Amino acid sequence: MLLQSQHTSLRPLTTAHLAQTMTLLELTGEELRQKIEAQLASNPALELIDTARCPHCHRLLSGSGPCPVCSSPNISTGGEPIVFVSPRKDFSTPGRGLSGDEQPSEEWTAAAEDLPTFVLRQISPELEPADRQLAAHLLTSLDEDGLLSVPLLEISRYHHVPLSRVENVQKLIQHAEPLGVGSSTPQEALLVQLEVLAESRAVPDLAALAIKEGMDLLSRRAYSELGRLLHKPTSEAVEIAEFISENLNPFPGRAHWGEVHQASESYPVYKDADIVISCVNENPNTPLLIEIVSPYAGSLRVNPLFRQALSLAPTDKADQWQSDLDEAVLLVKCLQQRDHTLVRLMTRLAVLQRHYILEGDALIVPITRAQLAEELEVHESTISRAVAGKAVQLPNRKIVPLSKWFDRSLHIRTALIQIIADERRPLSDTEIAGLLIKQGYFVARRTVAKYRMMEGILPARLRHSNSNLPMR
DNA sequence: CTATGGCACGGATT
DNA sequence: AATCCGTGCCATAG
Repeated sequence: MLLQSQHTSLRPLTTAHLAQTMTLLELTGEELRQKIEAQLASNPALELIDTARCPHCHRLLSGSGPCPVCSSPNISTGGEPIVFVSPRKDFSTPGRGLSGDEQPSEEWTAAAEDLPTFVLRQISPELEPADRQLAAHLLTSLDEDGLLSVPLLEISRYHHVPLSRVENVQKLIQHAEPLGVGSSTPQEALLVQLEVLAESRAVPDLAALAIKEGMDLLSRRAYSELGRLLHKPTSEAVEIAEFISENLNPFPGRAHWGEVHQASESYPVYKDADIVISCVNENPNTPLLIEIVSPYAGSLRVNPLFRQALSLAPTDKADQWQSDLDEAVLLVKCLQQRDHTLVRLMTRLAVLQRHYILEGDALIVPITRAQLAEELEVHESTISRAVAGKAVQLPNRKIVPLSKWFDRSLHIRTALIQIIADERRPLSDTEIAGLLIKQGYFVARRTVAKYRMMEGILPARLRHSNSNLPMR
């Protein structure tokens, strides 16, 4: 890694270089985009050029070969993941609110219009001309999650119209794609989606109730408590929660969503993934496809014309030009290195965590940043920086923070959830600890209690009432 | 007496 | 150097 920087033909910039590489590493998509835009605007030595794209899937083609995804469906990379860097634009498909089902609303991606415009166009036929202003006001008040950021009452006052009229317009908006957009709360968005979904397909009866009454339980994943609320066994509560998480989206403006609780806690809110992992042809047996999402389209390089022109620079500008050039070279190098690091990191991770990626939390293998750093022969802090704040989109379209991949106890906690979901009678922490140890997870009773709490599961004695009902 | 949560310590991780 | 995490000990509730 370090060697790479040394064959720079330029003056020794290594310290600055290293410093900047680190900074770039920890930048997440949007921040990086801003940084690059700022540089592009201020530094004439930099230019953004188009690079070849696969005519089919629009991915950037690295090098000269054919597109790894569509041109060669039978990739033989010996099980190694395929990695490449592709521009962010190609992924943003915010229309995909409801996963799984139809209504892909390609229009959204095709036309690069923004969310308000997109929705307005859908509802305008049904919109009373008199309500256009209201609709416009509502739509411009959407936050990035597609939720309303101002109270309805405020809007009704502002326009001097009855609240009910505003509500009607909101209802119209909510039923446009992405479904639930313009709701005041995630809860409301879920309910709208559920209602619409129910028209075309069977939904669990209690899902609505669970959302209305047990939203906090859902987000805390307190499934047994939810079960009590619904007067159903925990297993059924889990099913309902799964249904909701699979089919509904509390943030309609976001393309996909990961863990429910993620949004409410102190994690940064991820607009979009920085890394996308998918399966070629949606087939889990093929190599994994890893895409490092770069926030700009095309590739960044030092403008060769500028370099040539340097020798012709007027003497008073020469210094300025030279430093612009240096800076540009540095930035490009650093970006390359950032990508390189991320690619190496993700490749290794994808190999190690293949089962986790494809089959879920239970199969994650605990790994520390330090171990990975050793394998990749980089400094621990490099890994830390690379991981910090990044989000990964898994093949099942969930977005999880990359840091979750380094969760030391995730697999044990999923085992614990499984045990509790399967229990016929509420088991005490001690008993659970015993079972876990039998499965090879050596944890103390005290630790079981901690994990339970992390997952929002109540203590045994409070799980009584319903869990001992017969389960199928 | 048993089950569980709080506090705090020490080692691992970042 | 700071933080996180698993665990032991102890108080408390049932």
